[in-house]
This record gives sequence, structure tokens and C-alpha cells, in this order.
Amino acid sequence: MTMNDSQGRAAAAAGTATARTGKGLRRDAAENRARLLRAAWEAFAEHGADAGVEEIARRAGVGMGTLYRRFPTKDALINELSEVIFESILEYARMSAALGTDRAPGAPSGLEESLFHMGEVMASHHGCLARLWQASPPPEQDERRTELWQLMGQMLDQAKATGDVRPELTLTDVYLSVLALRSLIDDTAGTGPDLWRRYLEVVLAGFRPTPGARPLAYQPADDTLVTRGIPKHRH
Amino acid sequence: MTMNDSQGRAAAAAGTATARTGKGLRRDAAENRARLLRAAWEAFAEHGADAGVEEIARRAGVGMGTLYRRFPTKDALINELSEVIFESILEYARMSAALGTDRAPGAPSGLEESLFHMGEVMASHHGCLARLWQASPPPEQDERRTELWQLMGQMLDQAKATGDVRPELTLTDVYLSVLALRSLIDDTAGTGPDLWRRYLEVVLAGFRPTPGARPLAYQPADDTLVTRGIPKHRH
DNA sequence: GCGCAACCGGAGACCCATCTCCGCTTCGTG
DNA sequence: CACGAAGCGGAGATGGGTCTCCGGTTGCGC
Repeated sequence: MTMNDSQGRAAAAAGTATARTGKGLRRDAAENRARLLRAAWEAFAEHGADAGVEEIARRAGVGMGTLYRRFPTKDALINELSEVIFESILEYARMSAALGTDRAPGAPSGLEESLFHMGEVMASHHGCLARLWQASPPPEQDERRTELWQLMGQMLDQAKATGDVRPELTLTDVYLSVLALRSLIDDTAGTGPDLWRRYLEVVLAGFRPTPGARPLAYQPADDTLVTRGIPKHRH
Repeated sequence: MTMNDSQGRAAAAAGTATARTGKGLRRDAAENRARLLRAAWEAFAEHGADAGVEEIARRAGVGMGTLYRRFPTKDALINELSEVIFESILEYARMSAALGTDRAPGAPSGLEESLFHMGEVMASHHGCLARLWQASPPPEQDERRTELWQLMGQMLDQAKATGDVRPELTLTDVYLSVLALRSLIDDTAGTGPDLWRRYLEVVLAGFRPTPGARPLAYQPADDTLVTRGIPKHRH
């Protein structure tokens, strides 16, 4: 896109592209934006999602005004962080799915690989995860979320085909595992070692087919839940 | 065990939960106390833990002053609800552990039974679960928590002995599963069917020993985490 | 250099949930 | 029945957080 400075104001007002990516900002402004994101990441990791905006601004070495000029609201800042996390997850899933079943025998399946990577990136951003899997208004984000879960679905089918996963398992089952993993990561953040790894191992063991095992007794849920995300509030 | 019956029963249940509560209250006061607990339960179930005290008072048909005379703080009210939940869990675990391995072949182990019951009672109180497994100051509660996890440890050992659970599994692994289950219940509350049941089934499948399975790669965590509970804030 | 639009800081306006205070009412005992 | 203690309601004080406003500053095209 090419746009001169006189139209800069209109661009900022109309499209969120400038606000989101930080492109087209004056050098100092762009730098401050990056600092703010980094500071927010650190602050949330330390104090959870209820770290105050003032601390974030202080950590970034800027004033409140700057923070709120870059991000119209605290929520927007959090969403931006979620974006980074999600992007990493999606990118890895793309690669992992593209690899298909072409793996060394005994190696973890693409599904397992992706789930462990999800854990990894979520753990390194604990505190910013609140909105990650929630139902989200922005349509562009919804589109990418749909892509992710299509990829996960592919990998789930592959894993079933190779006998790595029991056939009754649905995509929603995987989704629920991710939700649970997310919460566990946030809950156990700061308690020493990465407890979530071992937990995920146990869950994945539950995914695998076992010779004489009884089938799952409870019915699976509708798979549309996965792309919709979980609702923010309950009634 | 639910508080669905008359107010008198709810008052009695609340009275036995903690010695300090509602003992020598005037009749109207005791009734209001029970109403408040019931109202809080409903409000939290609907709007999550951030339901306002004003709504709780309104639901109970009393004024703010009454609420704060009965419960010195909103936290105390939440703790009182947690108490009810915990009591039910502990009681069931006691019975289940006492039964030991004396079960019909193919029947679920005491461990599985207790975990499902935990899910049941947590699900019927979703929104009040925030402080359930957190590190808690009151020493009497700590004592009972220790008892619960001793019982769970017994049942874990029994399940290992009967071959229902793989030998490498530790009490902390079970604890982490409970934490994850708790969060999942809260996250998926109100999204139709009880998704947590199927999820728990999958996790329990991961508990079971499988003939040719590889052992868990990651080391278990220190078991003291279990009775300590997870810290409230991270630094 | 010059000018101006974009940017900056941070004091305080604003909002909202928690909690307090006090004049009036109700219980229940002597 | 009468009287004091316990209980009651709910308006508003409090506090902590988000967000705004505006005078001064700075990057950057010309």
C-alpha cells in the first residue's frame, strides 16, 4: 500500500492496519509501540492479566498518553499479544500439517507435535492467554482460527490413519484438551518446573488406541464449538 | 447434598460447615444468612465470580448492610461456598477410599469414582471454584485438604495395585488433572452438555497402563505441591 | 534551518465495585 | 408488655483502576 502523509490521519481512522502492525508510524512512535508490547508481555507474565496499565507504561518508559494513543484500550493491547501467540501457533501447525505422515517410525505425530508446541508458546506467554480461545468479534481473526482448526482436524485424521489416535476421538476432544492445557499453564505458572509437559503427556496417552479398552461412554460434542470459541460470559 | 431444598436445610448445612458461622443468630438473621449463600451461589453460577455484591443482596432480598454483617468481606462469602463444595468432595472421597478395592470386576476404581464426583460437584457450582484449590491461610481448611489428598493417594495406590493405573503416575499428576478439570468446567459452563465428562474419560484413559506404551518422558513434580495448593499470585 | 503535524508525559476526570455508617425496626426474654 | 440488644436497609464514602486532555516537545519533508 502506498499512502502519503497527508492521508495518514484518514488511514488511521479508517483501517486498523496501521494501528495493528505499527507500519507507517514515525520512528519514535513505532519504537514506543514495540516497547509497550514487550512491557505488557513482561508485566502480564509477572502479575497476571490484571497488571495495571500504569505499570506497563512505566516498564516501557513512556507515559500513559502514549500507551493509549497506540492502543485505544487495554483490551486492544491484550488482543495484540494474543495475536502474536496465535500467529506462532498457526504457523507451526501449517508446517506440521504440510509434513503429513512422512515421519520416522515411532516419532510423535503432527498432532502431538503441534500440541506440544502450543504448550510451549502458551507457557512463554502465560498471563496473556485469557482471550486466546474465546469467541472473538474481528472477522479476520475468526478466519485464521478456522484455518487452524482445519489443520488440526487434518492432523487428527492422519493420526487416526496411522493408528496413533483412537478413532472415536473428535476435534472437539482435542479442543477441550487445549483449553484445559491453557488453564493449567496459567494456574501453575511460576511453580518451578514446567508441569504442563508431563500433564500433556498423560492426556496424549489417553488419545492413543489401546487393545482391550472400553470405548468412551459419553457422547462427543458438536464440532462447531471449536471454531466458534468459548463464549466470554455465561448466562 | 445440593442446597435445593428449603432454607432451613441450607442453613443447617452451612452451620455444620464451619463452627464460627451462624451459631447463635437470631432466627431472622440465620434465615437471611442462608438466603445470601443461596443467592451468591446462583449469581456466581450465572455471571461468574465477578457478580456484584449488590446483585447478590438483591437476589437474597436483603440490604447490603445485612450481607456485610454476615460476611465481613466478599471473599469470605466465596470461601464459605468453597467450603460447601470441598466438604462434599471430601466426604465422598472418604467413603470411596473406605470401600477400598472391594468392587465388582470392571467397575470403576475408587480413584475414577472420586474424580467423576469431583467433576459433578464442581460443575454444579461453576463460578464459585476460583479459590477451591488455591493455597489457603485458614489452618483448619489446610488440615482437611491434607486429608483429602492422603485419601486420593491411597486410592491411587489401590488403583496401581489392581492394575487400573500405570505405576509411574504420581499424586501430583492426579492433582494437575483436577486443576485442569476445574478450569475446563468453568470455561465451558453454559455451553450445552457437560463436556467435561468426556474429557475426563480421555484423561482417565491416559491414566491406565498400556502394554507396549513408552513410559512418560518428563519427570513428575514434587508432591508437596498438592497439599500446599497453587499460589494465588505469581512473581 | 523552518514549520507543522505527529508525538509525548502525566495529572486528574471518571467509573464502578466494595464496603461503612447510622437512624429505624424486629425479636424474644423477663 | 416493655425494653434492650441484635438486626435491618441503602445512600454514599472509599479506593483502585481505566482512560482523557492539553501544553510542551520532536521527527522529518521542504
